[in-house]
Amino acid sequence: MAKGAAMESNKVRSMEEFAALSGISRPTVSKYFNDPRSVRDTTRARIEKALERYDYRPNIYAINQNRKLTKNIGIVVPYLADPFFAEIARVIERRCIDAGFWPTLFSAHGEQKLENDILDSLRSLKPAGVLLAPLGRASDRSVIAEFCNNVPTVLFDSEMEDVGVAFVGSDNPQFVSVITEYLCRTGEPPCFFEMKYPVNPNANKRHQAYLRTMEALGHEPCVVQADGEGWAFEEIGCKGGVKALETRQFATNTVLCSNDRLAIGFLTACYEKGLRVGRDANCAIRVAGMDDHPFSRFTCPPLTTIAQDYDSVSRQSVETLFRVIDGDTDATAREKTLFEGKLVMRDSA
Amino acid sequence: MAKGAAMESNKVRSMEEFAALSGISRPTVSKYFNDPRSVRDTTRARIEKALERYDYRPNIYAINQNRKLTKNIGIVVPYLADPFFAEIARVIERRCIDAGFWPTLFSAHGEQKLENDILDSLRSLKPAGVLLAPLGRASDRSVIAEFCNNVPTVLFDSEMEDVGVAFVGSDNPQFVSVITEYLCRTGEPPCFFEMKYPVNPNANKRHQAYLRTMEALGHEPCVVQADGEGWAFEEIGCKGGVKALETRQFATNTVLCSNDRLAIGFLTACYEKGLRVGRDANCAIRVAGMDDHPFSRFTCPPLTTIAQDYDSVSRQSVETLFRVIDGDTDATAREKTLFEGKLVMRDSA
DNA sequence: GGAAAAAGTTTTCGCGCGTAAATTTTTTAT
DNA sequence: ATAAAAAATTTACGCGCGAAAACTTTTTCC
Repeated sequence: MAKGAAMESNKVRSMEEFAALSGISRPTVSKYFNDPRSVRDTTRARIEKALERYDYRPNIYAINQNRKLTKNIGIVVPYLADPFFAEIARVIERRCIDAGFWPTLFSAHGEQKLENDILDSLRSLKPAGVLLAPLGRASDRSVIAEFCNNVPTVLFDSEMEDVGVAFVGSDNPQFVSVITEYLCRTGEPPCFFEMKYPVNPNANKRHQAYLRTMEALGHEPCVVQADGEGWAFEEIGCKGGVKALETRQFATNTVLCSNDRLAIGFLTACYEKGLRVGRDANCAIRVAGMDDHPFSRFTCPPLTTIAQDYDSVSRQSVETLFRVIDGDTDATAREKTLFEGKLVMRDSA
Repeated sequence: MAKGAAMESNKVRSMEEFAALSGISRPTVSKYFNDPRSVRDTTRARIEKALERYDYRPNIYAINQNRKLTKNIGIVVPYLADPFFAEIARVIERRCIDAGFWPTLFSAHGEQKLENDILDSLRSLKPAGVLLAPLGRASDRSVIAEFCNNVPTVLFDSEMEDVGVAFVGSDNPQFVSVITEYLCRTGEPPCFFEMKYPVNPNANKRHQAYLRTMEALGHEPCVVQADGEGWAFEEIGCKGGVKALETRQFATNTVLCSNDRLAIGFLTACYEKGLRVGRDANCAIRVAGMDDHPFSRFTCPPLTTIAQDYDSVSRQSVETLFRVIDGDTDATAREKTLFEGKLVMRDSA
């Protein structure tokens, strides 16, 4: 470590001490750490020169004790073992860091109690703001609403009407509309494969949109539901898929799955039943999903799907939160931003 | 919320105030929060009764300011978007919470700078201990070693000799030995498919073990390497797989992939090239992986692999750290625990 | 060059808690 | 019942910083 050579061995333990060593008064040093640009250039240079010589970092606990708001930002997702959330959390985290905040990542692991506990913990962290993707159906609405009354919170991915200062998510009906039209245009109209007890409201919106789109196109809808609860979507999609295939519940040779993880499980079911998936003439069934899950490119065959706009959702979520934190936002109106998805044509449909 | 009804509307802002309201002295209340069992039963009951009536929680910043060590525990993984790490982090996190600690999850997102920054931040959190899965090859060894000198750190998954108080991981040679023997016993001996520039030392150990096992069994080894760097293993496995298949680099009809994510990509490559994967007579190639990645059950065909003992690794990591924190450990010897994997026979090999 | 504005300094207070020492009260043991 | 031990209380100090007020120095501008 090149730094070690130049660094004094005695570590500085307080701002008082560091201020003396750098020849600047403590309040000015304090100002510097709150915002380096708030001090004169020459002063900043002297402080930063001292920082190179001495290994000093302000005590974050002492800092935050006297702040009403910290620079912390909470990021809460329902299930981090789902690569979709891992991916979006990654992007959001990065944006927060770049903006000078301290993001902390939490996962409710699919459990209501844990989600409540996380919000409880977050309160004592005095965060400047929170980005929250609720569990959905399993969430305790009153707990979340109460939390949002006290902490500026932007909801994302899973909508909860009138809760939080804003919502950022995807335009689920548009997703369904685009892919359903595509499937109808290129072959038999799709059946809709979904979980009987979906975890979040997006599933319901997709269900409704499927019915509307099919009606608009003049086709008879066919909904097939898989049993099972929780976040093991692939497992549910596989078992439910096998069952549905065996009992011939699909009216056509095309299956639109409510999301990619369910589709991944359903592809396994098709494999088990010896059904060749794809749009070629020698294939028995077409399968499509929604979300463009990180692994969807690598299924066999690769999954045709609707790509969520990860980047826009994460950027908009963070930017909205920052605007609220900075106070320049219309407090009366709750913002709601939905991003459209793009059709990703691969080999499965 | 039933709690809301009984709770007084005026929130208690300090321990001083809460102590007065509950009729107990502040130092005793302080003792209670540090360890509820350290006060008399009757006293504890009175405090807890007051806790039900008033909404008070100690200010964590004020608490931690005056502690040399906090109840925080840092969990650092190299890449959270890899479901393997998401899963193991989930289990570790849970164990820490159950033991009364405050785990905080960090991901280096595959970047050395971020890993260094995380360790830097962790220092100011004054954690009681850290569970660290290093990036591996991309890690800055000196930075990590220096960190481990100051903070009790248990390494897991990716070994870094002589760094940290202990290492917990998998017995990679055993993994390779078991699956290689299985493959040889049931068909042609396997070729070994790996990344040319693997991210962590496990890959090298597996490589060496493959050579040794093949030699012991009297077979000619055949190693095929895929180009590409970083954590997009599936992508690398797919592209490298297509290339290797086109140039006929595999000497036998059996491919052992260095890990499951690489195997998932390789399966996609096989699909693209029209190769039927499996152990049936009508299959062209057998493919196996290692780790038992959460998605390996749902590939087409489902992937034969060696299951990492997630549960044991996470439990042992956490228990070791707790022992070190409690001080009852032999400071002279660095512990090293390796867990064996179990063969998971599915349809791919 | 002079005055206003900006930046820096000095002084002082307080946050909410940990912690230690000395004292008092309660519990346990003899 | 009495002594000893354990628990609780009182008192007091300090942690490392934010923040405000009053003052001094430096910069900016005409």
